[in-house]
Amino acid sequence: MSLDVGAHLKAVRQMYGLSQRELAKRAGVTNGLISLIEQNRVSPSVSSLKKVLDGVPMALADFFTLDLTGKPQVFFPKEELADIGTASVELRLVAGRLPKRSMSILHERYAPGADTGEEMLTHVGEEGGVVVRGRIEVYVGGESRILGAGDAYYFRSALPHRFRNASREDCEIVSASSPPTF
Amino acid sequence: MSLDVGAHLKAVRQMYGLSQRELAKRAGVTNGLISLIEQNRVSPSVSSLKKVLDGVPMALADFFTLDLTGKPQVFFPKEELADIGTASVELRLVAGRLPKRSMSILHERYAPGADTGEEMLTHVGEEGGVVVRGRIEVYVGGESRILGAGDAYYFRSALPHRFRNASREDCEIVSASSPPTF
DNA sequence: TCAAGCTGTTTAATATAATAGACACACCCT
DNA sequence: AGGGTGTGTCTATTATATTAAACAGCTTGA
Repeated sequence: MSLDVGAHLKAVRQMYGLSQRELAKRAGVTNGLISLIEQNRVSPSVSSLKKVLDGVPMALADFFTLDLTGKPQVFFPKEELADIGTASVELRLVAGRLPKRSMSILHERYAPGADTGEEMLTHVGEEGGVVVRGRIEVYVGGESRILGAGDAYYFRSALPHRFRNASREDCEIVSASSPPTF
Repeated sequence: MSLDVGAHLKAVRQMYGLSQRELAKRAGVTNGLISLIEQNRVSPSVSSLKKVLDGVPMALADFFTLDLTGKPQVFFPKEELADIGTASVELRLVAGRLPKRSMSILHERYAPGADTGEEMLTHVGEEGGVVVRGRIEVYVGGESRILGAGDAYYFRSALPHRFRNASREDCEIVSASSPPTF
């Protein structure tokens, strides 16, 4: 079980794209404290750790339950997509290894410069998709990747995420979310 | 989500039948600290809270995940046993409301003074049983009850437990455990 | 090149957690 | 009644967490 509270907090903070000062302001503590905690130079009281996590926000139970190791696969390069389609309809299965997939499909198109917003999205369920045309930058849980036509993504929607088309062309995505948010 | 660390720790400690001093000795802290924590007069650092929980032992994640409210029924008086037997074989169903029961049966007999030991038992799975003859004292999760013929018990084996025959007669129990530990 | 604004880190002062030990109460035993 | 052992609580001291503010490094723009 993870005793490295510092690294744990740092990972969580970066997952949400927050600086030490931003988090400190939201939590009502000083940035110095967060720095010291992340370096494991102090062991925070549970009251102050709770204040910090409230700024994320995240529950204490989730913080200690969260498993940083062995995070499930998020990005699926074109080569890793299994084709389960027919002659008339091509169906390339995304995240074929993951069980219990049940979702509703969307066809999205992002104009040049389009953005889901500076505030990261987080909601219940899972979502995934395939880039059909163009290029798009996908942020998920602190990582980002520029996906091109044929590439795909799949992740739990609780991870903070964001889509941004930084290219000069339109971008089309076939996406799915479960449970349906639209 | 429970912020009442003090009451939470007290409940856990009593579940394991430990005094403040016993727990303090095992954890390598002072009894005074545990007293102060349980009164919420201090907010322990996660390092010291971990030391305390190591003395139980219990993981930090479990401590914050543990739900004290709505604990499932443990004791089933004779009247609450559903008879699902036939004319030739009487089967009284224990914990009929609880789903997913799958276990192996044992027929136990406790001599006067017999005891499973001062150290509480804890293991994986679930266990339950019926007192067939005599009387026996059953400790489960900090509670204790003297059960007589016809009475029954059912609980998750992770809860610390102990059986003791404080009477002058033999005691027979029909018990079941899952997964089978013998 | 300088100022502004961001990043994370460090230090001295202060608030708080943790210790050691005493205290009060209850129970049991002779 | 007295002494022994258990319980949880409290107080003065020490150790540590937390703050406020300064520091150093990096990037952006005038």
